[in-house]
Amino acid sequence: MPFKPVQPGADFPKLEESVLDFWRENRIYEQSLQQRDGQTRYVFFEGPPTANGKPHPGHCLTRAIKDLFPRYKTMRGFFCERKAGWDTHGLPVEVEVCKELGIHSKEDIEAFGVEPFIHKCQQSVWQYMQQWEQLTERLGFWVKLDEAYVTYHQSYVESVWWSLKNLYDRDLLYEGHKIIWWWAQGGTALSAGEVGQGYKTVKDPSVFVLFPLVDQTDFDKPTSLLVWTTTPWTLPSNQFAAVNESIEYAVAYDAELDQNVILAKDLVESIGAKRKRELEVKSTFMGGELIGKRYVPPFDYYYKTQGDLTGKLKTGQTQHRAWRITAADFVTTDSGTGAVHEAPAFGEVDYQLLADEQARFETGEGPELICAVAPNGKFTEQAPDYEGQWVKDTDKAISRRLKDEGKLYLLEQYEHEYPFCWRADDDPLIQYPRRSWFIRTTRHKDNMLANNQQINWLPEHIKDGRFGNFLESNVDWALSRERYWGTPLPIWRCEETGRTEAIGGYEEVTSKPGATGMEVWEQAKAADPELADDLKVHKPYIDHITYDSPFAEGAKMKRVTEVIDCWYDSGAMPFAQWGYPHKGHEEFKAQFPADFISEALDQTRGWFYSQLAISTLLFGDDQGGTEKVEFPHPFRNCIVLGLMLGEDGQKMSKSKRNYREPREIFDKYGADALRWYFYANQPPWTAIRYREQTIKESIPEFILRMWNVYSFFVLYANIDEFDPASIADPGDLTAENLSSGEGYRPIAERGELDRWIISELNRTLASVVEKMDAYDNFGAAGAINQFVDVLSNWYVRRSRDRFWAGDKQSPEKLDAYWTLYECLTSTAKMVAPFVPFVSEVIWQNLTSTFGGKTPSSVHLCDYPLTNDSHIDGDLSRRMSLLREIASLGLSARASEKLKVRQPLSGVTVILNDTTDQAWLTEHDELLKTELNVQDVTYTTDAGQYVSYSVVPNFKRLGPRVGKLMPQVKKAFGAADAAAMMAELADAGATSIEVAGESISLDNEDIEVRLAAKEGWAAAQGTGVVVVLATELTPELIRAGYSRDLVRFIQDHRKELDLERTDRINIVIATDSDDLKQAIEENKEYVCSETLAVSLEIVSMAKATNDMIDKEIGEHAFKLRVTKA
RNA sequence: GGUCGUGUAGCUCAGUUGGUUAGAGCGCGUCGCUGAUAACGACGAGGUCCCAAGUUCGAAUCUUGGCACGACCA
Repeated sequence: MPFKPVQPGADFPKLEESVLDFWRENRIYEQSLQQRDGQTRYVFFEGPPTANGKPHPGHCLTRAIKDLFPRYKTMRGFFCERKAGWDTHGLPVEVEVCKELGIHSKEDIEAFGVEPFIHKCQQSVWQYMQQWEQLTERLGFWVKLDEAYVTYHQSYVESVWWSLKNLYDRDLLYEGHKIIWWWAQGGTALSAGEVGQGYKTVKDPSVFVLFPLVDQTDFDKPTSLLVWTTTPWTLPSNQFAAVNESIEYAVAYDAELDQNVILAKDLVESIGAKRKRELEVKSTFMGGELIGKRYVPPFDYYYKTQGDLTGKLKTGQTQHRAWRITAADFVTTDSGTGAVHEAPAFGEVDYQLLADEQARFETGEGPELICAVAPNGKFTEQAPDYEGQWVKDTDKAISRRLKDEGKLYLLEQYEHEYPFCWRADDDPLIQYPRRSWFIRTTRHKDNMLANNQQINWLPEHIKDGRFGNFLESNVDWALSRERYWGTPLPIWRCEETGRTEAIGGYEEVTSKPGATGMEVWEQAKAADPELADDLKVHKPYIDHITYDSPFAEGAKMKRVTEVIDCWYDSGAMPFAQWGYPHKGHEEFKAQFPADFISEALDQTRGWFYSQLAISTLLFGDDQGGTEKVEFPHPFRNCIVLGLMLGEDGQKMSKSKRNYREPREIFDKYGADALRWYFYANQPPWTAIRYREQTIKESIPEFILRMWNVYSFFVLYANIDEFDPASIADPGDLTAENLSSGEGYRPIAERGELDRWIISELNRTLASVVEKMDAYDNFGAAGAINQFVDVLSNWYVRRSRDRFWAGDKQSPEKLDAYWTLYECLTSTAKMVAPFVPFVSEVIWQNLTSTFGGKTPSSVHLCDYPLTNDSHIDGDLSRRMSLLREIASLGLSARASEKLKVRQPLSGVTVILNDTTDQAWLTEHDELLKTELNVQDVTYTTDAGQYVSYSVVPNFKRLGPRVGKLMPQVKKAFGAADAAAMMAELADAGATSIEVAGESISLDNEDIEVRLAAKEGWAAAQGTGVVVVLATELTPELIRAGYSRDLVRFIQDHRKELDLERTDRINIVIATDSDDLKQAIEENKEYVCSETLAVSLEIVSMAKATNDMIDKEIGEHAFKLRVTKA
């Protein structure tokens, strides 16, 4: 047998395991690379996942997409190396370790000891490594795991250092303040994610405070700006009041106080109502007029010494540094007064306002940040009245004092969401300024925007939508973290002068004059030789290294204590994965930028940004960058994957268990099923509902259907001993390779059906390649699916009798084999990147007969190319028309309740476009079999069956007649369709009267519609009507009986467990003359269908006990089948 | 509150540049086929294309507004 027999119900997960073994043992991935060595590179970057969490279904999607395109491109001839990577630093790792140790705060970590803590972090990173590697392999994601880059490795860290030094030296890395959410009791900052977890609804005081204006000359009464805040404790640190320039404000007179207040005009009434009095509007003006006016703040702790300080503006003028009214467009009239108190120390936007103010002044002349609160959340000596008190506890006292001093206009309770610490949920967080290191990304915003424009984003709206918007509102990157497990910030500071410098590598710092402290690492290593050498560039070891300060005689340089944001690590991956520039020059040059990356939407502000920012700053700057590189970099094409949801459409959650573990999916359905589900069910960027049911359906809908065609082929090829081994040079089994096979006839010489399916194959190949080149896996999968469907449901279905035919060497039969063989081998190659396992199994069995002359793996083949000469558009169109006719015939049968087994004398087909009629007539046989009719007639003169109507071709006539269209439509409805058609046929043109105008029409302007008339067994399609002859003659009925009989015999053969090739003897006992006649008339047919060598008819009286009772219609009979 | 996305059949989702019969799969119903057979096929029912207004001869598709959901950011 040329092919290994195929089990119809395949166990795909089991097959996949054996394919994995084959790949591993034969190093197929490595071979697929070697084979392309020297070819054009297709560069892929792996976005590093963190291995300290379990992989979940979302990671399967990412990895499935990441695998698809490199596999495809490799088959297309590109050289595509795939280096794995792991993201290993950051707070999540520390939190994991803290959990394990049962500790929380930084103090706890310090008490535990930074050194053992770091050791634990480094181990914890690999906690789920094995699971990740298993998942990666099981899914069929080909990536070089054993050469993975790891962000904590020394070479990686040193690469990062090099880049940071580069930025530092170009004044792109600086120290400043950052307002962060601060857990005062715990003494630590919280990440955005942590803050998000801790929101609670609380009531806070909402105070309306009078800020008297310094310059009262324009007013007849004492006048104050009415300012609003919900954090009274920040008032002692007030520096500005902000209004919106484009809001209208009013001076309103409060008769009870005999004072004026200034507030947003729209709020005068509502605030008056709250104080239960009417405020009299004296004048109104735009907010812009208030800008620059000075006021007296409610607390004078700073004001009394600094209130009169002025500074020099960059314009040359002089202005008071603080306690002025400034403009801010975040001020609204939604709540409050339209005037907002600004304490820049305690709010991010407020701090930005201060920064903007500072920028207006000459260096050193502007306002300094004021902060009367210590990091522990208690007031400092700067606010002596409250010194030592927890800020949130002073809200009441402050309100009371303001009231006593007549500065409080109104006090309310205000309900809102406020963040608390997720680890201590009674502790409210406060926004608080910390020293921090920043990357000056804003300086290169334009470059980043320009770079972004060159990237091909999928979906496209990311470019100018989410990502573009994010870049537009770029702020400097707050890089440093006051944590432990991360890439140490390579900045050393002079302990005497405070001056700093950046270091670009380990060697660099240890070879500095007077460098000491390296022995701390050496001792640790000596004590525990198991320690990873990479740890020496980490805390605490690196912190011990000091050297002589170049800035002050006798002083030492010490490293700053911070580590960096781990997003920087991952964003540095394009060069750091190679250790560039300390090593890996060639690799970096050859593999930058990437042709393709893909991650989920949440990476917009993560990896997508960090890569683009770092790359643009380092390599895109023509003023001082190391080298000018054309945009885009570091990636050209990026598929942004949608978020994955659980079974219930909710976010996937471990605790809700609303999703199946990937492993379970692999075991039950296999990796191919999961992959196909990801590729073929929706474009990858839509939110994907991860449903077991849908994954399961990939099997019958695609994989099994393809498998059934394959198993059908193998079954009959083995029976008929069809063996392609005669091909001299099988190669990749391209169409050309196949042509030297024994019994192979050129496609053009084969029957219509064969030519058609080969045409469909080539059309599909063209479409798949076009779509895959455009990163449209969904479209490509759709085309593939359609092809496999027609292959199975039309080609094989309609060709079955050829496979069953007796003569093994008949050209028609061989054509069928060669055609199906080509379809299957091409399909295996075509689907290989999508479903790498099942395609491998099919390929290997279909090529095993060549004894190693073909590639041992489908993944070592070239992607199949389209053979344009085999595409026949006319044939395609005609065949689909033929299929429509068949479908309509079946529909008509169904509505008349005439089962297909009952032969009918004929169908009449009426086409409104007769172009293809001649062709169709030649293919009556197909229709006859499919519809079980004896005759097929085409007619044009079909007035008795159908009525014609005409409708305008809107697309064509619309632009021409414009507004007249509705009337044209009406006129068409009223027109005599037959007459118009006749005129068109005669003269090639006709016309229609509309609104007194004659509109001339040609063939294209008119669509003819057919409708079946009542009283016929007919079905209508868009341009075709099929009418059944429903009259049943006795002959037809008897022919129907014979088909029933065949079915009974076949059933019985199966019950007897006969081989498909076994011959049989049949004995039938009946007293029905009709039945006897039916059998006699169709004896030859019955025998050939059932492989009977004899068929004997006897009377019931002669029946024996071993015969079984059956009935056809009302005719009873007995049946015996025996093996001949 | 801002930005972006989504809203189409019972469910999961397609729908190419606006063109008058809006599709697929699953599920459901009816039937068929019986040498691919623990498969397979056909046919059918099922839709105010979220709502409203606008542009247009014509809107699921374009514009604006609203509603709902989701994500990100405040």
